[in-house]
Amino acid sequence: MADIIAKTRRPGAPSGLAARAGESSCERTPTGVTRALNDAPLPGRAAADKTLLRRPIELLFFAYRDFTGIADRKLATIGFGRAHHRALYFIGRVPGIAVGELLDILCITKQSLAPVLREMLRARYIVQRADAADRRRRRLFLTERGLDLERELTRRQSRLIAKAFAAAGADAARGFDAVLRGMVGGRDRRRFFGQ
Amino acid sequence: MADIIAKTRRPGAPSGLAARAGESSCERTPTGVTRALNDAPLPGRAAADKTLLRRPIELLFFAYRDFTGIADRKLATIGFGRAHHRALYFIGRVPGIAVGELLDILCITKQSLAPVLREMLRARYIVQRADAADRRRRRLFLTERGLDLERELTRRQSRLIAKAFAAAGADAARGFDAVLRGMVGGRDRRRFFGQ
DNA sequence: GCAATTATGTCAGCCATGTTGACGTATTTT
DNA sequence: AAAATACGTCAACATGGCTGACATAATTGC
Repeated sequence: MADIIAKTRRPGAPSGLAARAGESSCERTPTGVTRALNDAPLPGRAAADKTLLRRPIELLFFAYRDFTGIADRKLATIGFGRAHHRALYFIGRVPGIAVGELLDILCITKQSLAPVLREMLRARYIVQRADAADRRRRRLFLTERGLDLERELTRRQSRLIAKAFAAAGADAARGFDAVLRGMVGGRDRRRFFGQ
Repeated sequence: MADIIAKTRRPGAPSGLAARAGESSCERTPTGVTRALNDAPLPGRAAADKTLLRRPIELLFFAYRDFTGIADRKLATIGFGRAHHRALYFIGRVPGIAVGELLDILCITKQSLAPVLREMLRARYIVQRADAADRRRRRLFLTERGLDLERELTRRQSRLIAKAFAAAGADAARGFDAVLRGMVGGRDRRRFFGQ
């Protein structure tokens, strides 16, 4: 499960309006998976397996899938994908961010980012302005339109998290924060989450 | 950020041994992103923005990236990707799972799964056996080899989570569980996490 | 002031992982 | 015997990554 929890998009499936609020919507047959799952002995050598944190691993997988799916469905309506969302989000988060800085946050190549920026520039979700001091650098900003989209997407994901926070309580929310923070590598933790 | 937090693989980059334990490893220039980030005013209309849960959204994005990256690096050494990991994981989790049931959990098409199963069958990580009662159904099992790989991957991800749990405390770990559980859609929650 | 470096963009080709649609085949159900 | 189910496969296509090579403008360093 590098991937357990990873998964890219599912372009076709929940594009339009499919999927009951927040769910994956890919039922096939009402076969006995559920039963099988609950009865399933953990794989192999029981002793060694006990230290494996399968429950949190699976929770991350499914929670992340639903978390991204909720924005993916909106993005699909305008022909954008996750790559657009990531760029849009961080341009909103760091107004005036330079292209190179954005690449550094996203950890992708400029060749991957290029078409994404190009489409969002063309569709007027973002604008570029040369840096006053160093005119080689292109600073990126959201337009009104971009701001609206970014906030709509962030709002959807916020609602899902807020619902979970409300159900689990404030203490749980703090625990959620602390654990995730501990999972983030030093560099990103330092620059995004302090200490 | 459907995607904030999504991101597929980065085949090239941290494939072999690159990346300092658990980190993303894609530094470019020591530009002022960090400063920019901390100083950045939240985007637009401050009032409306207050209800947006940007911190947990970003935590999920970066934590998930590191969580998957830790297994991706191992997978890359044998030419497998996340798709292989997902299938491998759930075949291990539900020994004897039928192909259709696996599709139902993964939410992908059989055409997407086919090459993944084929490669893992050929390389002897999994085996198929016809169901005794209904010989149309192909039940899938891990081989010794597959069990070893699955456990190595799960161990890596478990260690990352265990480290975060240890640092955050048992209460935080429970909160983490409760919040993620609240984020998982009803169907998957029911069949994987009870109630 | 000229050379080197930096920031960005672009073209071309490749790979992994998804999608659809159409069809084939064995097996079970009706 | 016919219909439905479970699975497999072929073909075409999209997304979003990657690499390498090269171009251009602006800044920095000697």
